[in-house]
Amino acid sequence: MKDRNISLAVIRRLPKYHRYLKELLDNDIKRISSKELSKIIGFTASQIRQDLNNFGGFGQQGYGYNVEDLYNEIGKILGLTRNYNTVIVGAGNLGQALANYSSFDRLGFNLKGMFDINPKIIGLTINDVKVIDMDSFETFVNDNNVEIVYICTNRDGAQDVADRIQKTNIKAIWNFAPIDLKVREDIIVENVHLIDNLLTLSYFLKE
Amino acid sequence: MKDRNISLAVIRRLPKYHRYLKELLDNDIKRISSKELSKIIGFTASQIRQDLNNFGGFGQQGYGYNVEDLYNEIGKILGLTRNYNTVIVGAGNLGQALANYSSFDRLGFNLKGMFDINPKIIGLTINDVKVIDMDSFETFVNDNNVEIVYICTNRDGAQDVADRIQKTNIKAIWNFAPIDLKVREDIIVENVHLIDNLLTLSYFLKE
DNA sequence: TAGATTGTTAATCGATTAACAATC
DNA sequence: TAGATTGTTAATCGATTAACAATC
Repeated sequence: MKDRNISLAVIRRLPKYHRYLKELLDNDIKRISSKELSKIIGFTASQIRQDLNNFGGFGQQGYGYNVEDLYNEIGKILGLTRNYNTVIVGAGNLGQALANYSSFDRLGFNLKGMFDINPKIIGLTINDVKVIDMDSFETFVNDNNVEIVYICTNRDGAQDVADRIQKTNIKAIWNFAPIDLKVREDIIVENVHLIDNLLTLSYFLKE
Repeated sequence: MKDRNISLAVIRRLPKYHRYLKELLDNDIKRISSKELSKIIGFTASQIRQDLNNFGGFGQQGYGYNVEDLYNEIGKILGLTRNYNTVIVGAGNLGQALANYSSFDRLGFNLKGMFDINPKIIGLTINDVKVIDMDSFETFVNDNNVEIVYICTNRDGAQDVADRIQKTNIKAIWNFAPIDLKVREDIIVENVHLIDNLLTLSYFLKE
């Protein structure tokens, strides 16, 4: 697995491969060619072969790809061979929604705690996970080997959380606040900017 | 505004311009050059000028861009000069979270109703919006000139909703289910594939 | 006017597609 | 073996960056 200098465009396609291969697997399909996969996933066969060959030769000439093997390989590339401890900061509606997503847990993202500053929310239990006072954030995440924080605060609280994260062993942030966080280079940030997404939709809608 | 053949890459940057210009506006900054904007937004000055010139010459040589004008122009391009009626299908945690987002309403996306098939949820009122039985979906959306549906069902229900949408006057779908919907060409679909996003994060985290 | 900065053309860079030899 | 399909190189296409004349 010679993954280096892989472009972001390729990486962002990987979860989609993973999703479609899972579906093929569930339908008991044993093998697939880049041409057949192209038809269902919507990438060109050429692109599929190029993408996969960034990580190794997973196919076999004249045969195609073994669905199960390829699914597992892509899972490995995506880091799904181990578990990750996570916490949510901001136990409002969105935080609670994420806490209830069972698919994250199934993929190995294990929610260890939720944090808030609102006394009315602190102490609640959501999907078996306690909402804790933000005061104990730093000790909790370090004691529990938490690697990923989902930031579900509002815009104004998000950078404060990011600042506190930088004093802990947290390695990655999944940010849902509508702001671009300023953090150290070595902290990974993935943004879900809902409003940006909605505005892209309205761009196309505005005939 | 000669917008045609604009690449998706450009369009997806527009909401970010909109967001940063709003911030400048809030800070009473009257004008900005592509060079200064480059520093705060992180795109090159050259790219900023190229992007904006896809839609018209909004700047002035020797001066830069008027922040307020540019903000308004980008708002226009993004379709923010009118309101859109919306509904949510799937009034679970995520649906409720979206219903409580005030920023969508502020931008002109007005939530008119929420739908579910669960009798325990039907009849609830969330942020002043009623949860209605999915049985009345088609009549409701047509009677209320609804243009956008947020799909917040699980994976399995999403395509069924999409199929029913195609028999109404709905023009766009904001899809949160982890599936690529099959719909007519003229229906606009924007996906928020949370799991894809999380897996991109774990790709980088898996050292 | 001189300085600054745009709008726009040209150059470069990167990503996608096409082609085909290798080989199962 | 013949047919199919990969892995990979080459060609094309598109997006980003650089450069600079136009002009405020």
